[in-house]
Amino acid sequence: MRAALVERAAEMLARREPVTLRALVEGAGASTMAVYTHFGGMPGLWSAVRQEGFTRLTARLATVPATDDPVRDLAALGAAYVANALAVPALYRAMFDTAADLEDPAAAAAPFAALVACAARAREGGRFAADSDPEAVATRLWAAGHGLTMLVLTGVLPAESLEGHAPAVAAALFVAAGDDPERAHRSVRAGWATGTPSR
Amino acid sequence: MRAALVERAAEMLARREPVTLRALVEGAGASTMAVYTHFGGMPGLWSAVRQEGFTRLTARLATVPATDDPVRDLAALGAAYVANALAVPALYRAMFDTAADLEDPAAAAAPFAALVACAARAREGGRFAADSDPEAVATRLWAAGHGLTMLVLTGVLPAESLEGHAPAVAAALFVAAGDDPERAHRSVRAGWATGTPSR
DNA sequence: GGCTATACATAACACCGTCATGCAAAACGG
DNA sequence: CCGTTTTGCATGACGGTGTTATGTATAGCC
Repeated sequence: MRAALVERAAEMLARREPVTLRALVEGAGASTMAVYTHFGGMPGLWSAVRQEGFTRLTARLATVPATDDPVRDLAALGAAYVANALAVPALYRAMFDTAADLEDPAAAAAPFAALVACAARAREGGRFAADSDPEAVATRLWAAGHGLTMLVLTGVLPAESLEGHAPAVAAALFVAAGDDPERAHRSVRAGWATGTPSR
Repeated sequence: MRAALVERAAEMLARREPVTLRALVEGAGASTMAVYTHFGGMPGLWSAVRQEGFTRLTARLATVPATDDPVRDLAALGAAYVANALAVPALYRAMFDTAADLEDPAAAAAPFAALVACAARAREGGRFAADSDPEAVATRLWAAGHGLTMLVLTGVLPAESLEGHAPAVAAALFVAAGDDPERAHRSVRAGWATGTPSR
């Protein structure tokens, strides 16, 4: 029942239906108490839904293959991250509604950890400066991608601006981390195409 | 009455109280219908509140003086932008809840226009490349700042990360736009201190 | 087989946004 | 200056929301 409720909530989010307690349990053939026995209330349900969002994101990022070009891989991870957000926009927004009360905070940190590991590889491989901070690079890439994504999801920026700006910002950050500008742009172009689905 | 209601809603947001219709009108000595005559309902009230948020942001950015170093001014604008968001976090989040139904979209675009104008000055002054796109630079700076700010406001990142990452990202973007790395960092450092209030 | 504990249904509760109705005061036209 | 209209707001009710006290049936255990 637990999993069915979370899944149905995610479906309702994807279908842009308002996720209300009664509408949720009705379609699941349950009653309102099911949510309270399993999640302790709607906030608990939302925590589980956000957790599910991070789980799906982690799974999607895991499909990005690691090549011998870590900078390209960073761009590919960024593209996959953005693609996931665009695929399930309401779920993505719910994920970042608040950072509190996540059931498994470690699982939520997995996507970020993947970025950090990739940035560390770029440093060890000599692409980034020896004194560059992989965690800082990952944080900046993540924050920039998140901001761009959020502005698109809320309708402030048109969807096309993601294609145009995200790779440029990523390349700028990689150059700042020590990569050669020309190489950075090549790697980002290749990586972005890898992480972006079916075009 | 109109202005009083909007102001009170902003106060409640600042005080982290839930902005509910009845709690809103009670403190204002009005009845629920006041909101309906003036705003047509709660969504209309929220539109007005978001408009107020953009108005305050524009006013705050206007206090940033223009110097003969446009790159420094860009950083100062960014710092002021972030400072405003941290000063009224709930209002900032409400501003970007959705982009629809703003009463005066032009006023909401004013902060962005200030960034674009500054980036254009940097290009004319030779700091940015002659073929750089001021609107693109402004968009990328804005998106990165927005993402960093949102992650901090939602509690995903600690507040200190703003100080650490925002200037670094800004400098990276300016260098990508054509500025000299050393000069960019100097200007950003100076500008960030200018736009950050009282320290 | 009896006992306990867990999972769920029922139904009521307080609160939310909304709106039909009514009324008083301001604005207006003669 | 008085009657009419319009505007601004109070009252009260309605449906929908999350929550929870109460009852019940099913499963697991000794």
